[in-house]
Amino acid sequence: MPDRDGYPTIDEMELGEIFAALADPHRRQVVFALAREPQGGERSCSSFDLPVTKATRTHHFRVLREAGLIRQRDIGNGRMNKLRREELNRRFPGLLELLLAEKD
Amino acid sequence: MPDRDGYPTIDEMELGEIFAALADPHRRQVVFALAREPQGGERSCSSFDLPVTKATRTHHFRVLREAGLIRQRDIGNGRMNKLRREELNRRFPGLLELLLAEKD
DNA sequence: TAACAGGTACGAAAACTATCATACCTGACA
DNA sequence: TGTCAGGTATGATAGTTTTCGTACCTGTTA
Repeated sequence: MPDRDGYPTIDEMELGEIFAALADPHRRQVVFALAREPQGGERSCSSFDLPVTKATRTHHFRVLREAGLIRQRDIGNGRMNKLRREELNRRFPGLLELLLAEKD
Repeated sequence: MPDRDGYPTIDEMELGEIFAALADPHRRQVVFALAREPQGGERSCSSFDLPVTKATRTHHFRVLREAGLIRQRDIGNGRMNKLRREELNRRFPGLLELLLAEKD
């Protein structure tokens, strides 16, 4: 079962879901940006330059969260996002490097 | 432009397409099996135990081919499939290891 | 308090995907 | 030659995904 906060645990993360989440260019852009943040770096949902409405943005962040890629935390009236870096490196070693190697 | 045979060249391979291709469990099963073959190993389309009709099977192999994951070669009245291992390792180092680490 | 900005929830439309049935083509082989 | 097995092409259907508009909630700030 998921975390008490609704996040998948490491063991619940599925490669299929991760790949599906990362197949979308907007979501890949978000994860790419988060992966370049310094350790523990966070960014608000609105700080990513996604060319979609905020309803759609909410949708994409949900997909990322449910796949296990990010953690979200409410702060003020915004929501901060952090890559689940340690856990991802443990569960899917090489995944983030793969993403970071992508040249835009 | 693609290869003269319709395959994407290394530079044309796109991470998004690769991820989309590998998001499907049937296709992941095929690539997983091919990745465990010895170097240069080939297998016919029908040798994978996919619980779908042959029309659907054709569809999945097309997706894998167009993403750049496999090469196909006609032999007799069948079609053999080979992982584009070298090229994938060059273009997306770590990808195949990621797949092979998946525990079923 | 009122206005605003960041997010979510819900419902709908459009696009895409997986699947199948059917018809067809092509080698192998009896 | 005829039959069969492996594949492809096409068209249909069901399900999923992306997207948006709208309504709404909640902190912040003037």
